[in-house]
This record gives sequence, C-alpha cells and structure tokens, in this order.
Amino acid sequence: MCRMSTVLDLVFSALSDPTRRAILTMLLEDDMAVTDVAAPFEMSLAAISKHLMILADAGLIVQERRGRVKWCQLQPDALRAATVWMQGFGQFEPIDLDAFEAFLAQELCQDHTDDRPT
Amino acid sequence: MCRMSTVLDLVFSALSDPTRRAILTMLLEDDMAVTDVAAPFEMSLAAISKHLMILADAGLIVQERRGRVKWCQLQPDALRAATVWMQGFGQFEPIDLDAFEAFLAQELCQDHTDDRPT
DNA sequence: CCAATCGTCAACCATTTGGTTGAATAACCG
DNA sequence: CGGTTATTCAACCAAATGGTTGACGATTGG
Repeated sequence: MCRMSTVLDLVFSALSDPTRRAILTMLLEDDMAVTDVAAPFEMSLAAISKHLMILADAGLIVQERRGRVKWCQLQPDALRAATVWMQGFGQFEPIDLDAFEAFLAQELCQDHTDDRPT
Repeated sequence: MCRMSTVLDLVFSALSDPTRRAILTMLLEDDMAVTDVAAPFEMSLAAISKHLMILADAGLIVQERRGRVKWCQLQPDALRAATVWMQGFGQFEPIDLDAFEAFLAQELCQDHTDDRPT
C-alpha cells in the first residue's frame, strides 16, 4: 500500500558503480568542477556528467553552477538512510574505522584510467 | 593496475533492488525455503530464484539444499565491507538503531504484492 | 567581438537487468 | 512405480544502463 524506499533504490544503485564510488572518494578530499572530476578517468566528459547526475539524483552530491563551472560537493547525509538500513543487518557492532582508512588509502593510490576493464 | 571492489559492486547492486531488500528483511526473521520466500511476491518463482542467486553471488545469503528444498540463510557479514565503505562518508557518527527499528517495522507491515509498480 | 572553455543534450549503440513462460531435473510420498 | 512438489534451466522479451559522438548554449577572457 504505502511504497517507500525509492531513496534506497537510488542510493544503492548509485553506489553500485565503481566509477561513481571513485568519484565520491575524490570528492571526499575537496569540492571539484565537473571537468576536473572527469580528468582521471578514461571516459568521455559526457559520461562523467551522466554519472554526476545520477549521484545528484540520489542526493549523494550537490552541484552548484558558478559562472561556467559547475562545482560538485559531497553530501554525506544522503548516506544516512542507507547506512541505517545496512546496520540493521550487521549484528549491530561498532564500525571499524581503521578498516575504512585502509581501504581508502588503497583506493586513492589507484590508477582510475584502468577502471572498468571490459 | 590492481582492480578490486567487485565485492562492493555486487553487494551494492544486489541491495539496489527493492524486491531483494525485502527478501533480506524477511530472512532477518528466520531461514526460509525458496518457495516460501517467493510466496508474498506477485512474481514468478523463477524470478525469485534469480534474485536469490544474485543475493548469493553477493554473499548476502547462503543457500543450503536439504532434500528437495533449498534453505536460504542471511549472511550479515557480507555487509561488512559495504558498511565500512559507507561509514567513511557519514561523518563518523554513531548509528541510530531506533531509526532502523522504525524503518523495519514500517517495511514489515507492507504489502509486497504491491511492490515494483510498473 | 571572437575564440576557447565548460557542461549538457540528443541520438545512437551494445550489454545488462528483471521479468515471463515452459520444459527439465531431482527428491519425496503413497 | 508414478504423481506431486521444489527448484532451476533455457529461450525469449522490454526496458534500463553505461558508454560513444557531435552539436549546442553559456560564459569567460583577450
């Protein structure tokens, strides 16, 4: 009867693409212009633009146009609902922050031009 | 060079479908046979079988065949990596368990036959 | 003003996704 | 054995996804 969850649909499917996760990781460092986001990837600007729209639809980023450049800013609050949902399944234990730091370190030193192989 | 993250790909894309999330929620209560999982949904058994295979591929459930019935069991540990990844973006605040309980209560009283409209 | 830059739009394409049906396999029950 | 139950397989389909290219509209700077 009610229906809900479209938010979770959008967030999880946005997160399911490695390119988009890489973009979010980049934005964790600082806000970026669309062109600069696209730079490390071996993919057209239009493709990155689409990815950014998907992230924006999910609420994971906000894009603010200033002059001719559009700035992308991470919106971590959008992960709240999804995190809450997932935590419900994870036997309620505290999150291991060290694990995330380690993962992030590994991901940041990666060569994105090699992403999405075939 | 390295490549990784296929795990996150699989988990997030498994979670991006409301039918699959509903199945996981059902399994939170108890292990279930495939046919029983399928019962509340307005969708063929074969379709549910596919969903379960996707969940199994992501490691979110394990399926053990006993006789002619195949039991599905939630595997919450598979959410670990994804939870860790997401927590990294959520300004590191503690998880609100009450919010999850509330969400779950809402979701459990739902009519699944009304899922996936058009 | 003109040219270059930033980003999106539109059309197109191949692949994946989520569903269907009907037949096939396997195990159980009487 | 033979029928029923449980589940998957295979073929098929429509729609969504992720990418391309080229043209376009805005904005900026010389």
